[in-house]
Amino acid sequence: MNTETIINALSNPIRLKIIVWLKDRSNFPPALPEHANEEGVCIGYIQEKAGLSQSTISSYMSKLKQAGLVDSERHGQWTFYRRNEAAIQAFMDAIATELLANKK
Amino acid sequence: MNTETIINALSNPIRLKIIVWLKDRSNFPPALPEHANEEGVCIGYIQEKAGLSQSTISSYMSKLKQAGLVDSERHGQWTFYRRNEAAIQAFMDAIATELLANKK
DNA sequence: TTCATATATCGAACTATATCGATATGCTAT
DNA sequence: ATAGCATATCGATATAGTTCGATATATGAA
Repeated sequence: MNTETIINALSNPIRLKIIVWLKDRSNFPPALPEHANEEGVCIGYIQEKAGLSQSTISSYMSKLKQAGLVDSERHGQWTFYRRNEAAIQAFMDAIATELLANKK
Repeated sequence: MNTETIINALSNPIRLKIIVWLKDRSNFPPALPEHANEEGVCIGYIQEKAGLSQSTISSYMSKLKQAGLVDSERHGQWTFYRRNEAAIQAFMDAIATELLANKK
């Protein structure tokens, strides 16, 4: 994904927080027993933590996904979101190369 | 300066480009002889390169300055802008710590 | 099939950002 | 003083982003 799209996705404070929260599963309530072996966090928990409406968080998550920062997987009625670590790392490398004077 | 303000300043593609352009003085026309020992680039050159109106670039530069990404110095009727390398580096460190899973 | 739950999409209202031209300020030279 | 530049600020308009509630879709259970 391109740098500009990603910066845009991260330029909203709640979306940025979501990416940070997702670093650590313990930022959210424990998964239900039947989801014990799913990776990621269901969107309901993210919504609850963010304190915004369900529709807002749904569209935020799809924006983060479009930017490549998260992946999602649907299991039954739940959608689980998790960070795309490789994409995040690649973005950090790209932005560092672009911005820092001593690089490139 | 805080991370959120900086991300916002960088979330405009022209502002981001300006910061990148300022890495290398040769992205701009040579300084006038009487400005030979000024650091930075006068805003007129930045405007010319960006191709936006003078007022737009002026406010972009003041936004970048407020975010701490550039410093400015006025000499006579000219204002010279240059990158604040320390601030840019500090921002990169902060955002890497915040975003990357293996940090902090 | 019908109901409840989780998530997604739609439409609207409000706020913020981008961007311009016009005007103001400040400096330099005449 | 005044005229001419470089830059800054102001006011306006258009576009984009935020955020919500309402509605749609998909799934699982009764």
